[in-house]
Amino acid sequence: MGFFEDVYRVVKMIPEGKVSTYGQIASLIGQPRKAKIVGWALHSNPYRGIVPCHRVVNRKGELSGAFAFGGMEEQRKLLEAEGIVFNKDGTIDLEKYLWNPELDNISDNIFI
DNA sequence: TAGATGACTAATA
DNA sequence: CTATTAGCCATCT
Repeated sequence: MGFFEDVYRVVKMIPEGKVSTYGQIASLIGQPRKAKIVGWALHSNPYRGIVPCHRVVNRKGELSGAFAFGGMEEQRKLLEAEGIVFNKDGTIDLEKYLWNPELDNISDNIFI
């Protein structure tokens, strides 16, 4: 069981219409220092179609420039299709769309 | 083995 | 709000 597995597990739990950040995912796993490694996990082994990478954004609420499965436009369409509204700058309001794991009782489900 | 890189974040100015 | 600096750690060369 590796760090990557945990990352994918958490990302797959993100509900539609919500987004999460790398730091948040890392924190959920229990290792907030590895925010960057979360990015590596998604970049290195994206499990296309299985892990909703498009719901993971940085702390600015903007998508990372290196979106690797279809391009940023495809990602924006996916998020918009889920009800997320983009700002003029291409960012999203984390205050509004940030996923709150506490509501999903995730703490008990991470280590399945 | 060592140094550089990166889908990051927090602190500081 | 933005720009810069430092810390971080798995992976790459």
